[in-house]
Amino acid sequence: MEEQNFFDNVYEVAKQIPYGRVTSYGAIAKYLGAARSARMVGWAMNNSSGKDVPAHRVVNRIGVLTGKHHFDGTNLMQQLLENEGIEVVDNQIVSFKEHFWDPAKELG
DNA sequence: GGCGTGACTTGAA
DNA sequence: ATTCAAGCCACGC
Repeated sequence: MEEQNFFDNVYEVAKQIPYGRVTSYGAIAKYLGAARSARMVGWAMNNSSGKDVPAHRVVNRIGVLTGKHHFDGTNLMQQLLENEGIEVVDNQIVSFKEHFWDPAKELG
C-alpha cells in the first residue's frame, strides 16, 4: 500500500519526520521519485490542513521557512520549530545541515 | 478549456 | 562563487 498517490505519499513521509528534525520539499519529492516536482510537495502541504502532517518540519533546501506565511500565525512555524529545540533566526534554521532529515537516507 | 500562480529544485551562464 | 532560466504539476478563474 506504499503507493497510492503523490499527495498521500507526501503526508506519510512528512508524518515520519522525527521530533526535532526537518527536511526539504525536494528531499521528499526525490524520495517519491519526483525530484523536479518539489512544488507539488508544497502544494500537498497546503492541502495538509486537517491532517497530522507536521508541515512546520518541512522547509526549502537551504532551511528557510518559506511556508511560514501559510501558517495561521506569523511566527507560528518558527515557534513550533524552536519548541522542538531547533534554532531559527530570520526565518532560517540554524545548523540546518545537522537538523536535516533525509527520508531516502533514513527510511532507505 | 486556456492561462497564471505557487510552501521548490536543479543546471547552466 | 552568484545569478538566470527552465521544469514540474495541481488548482482557481
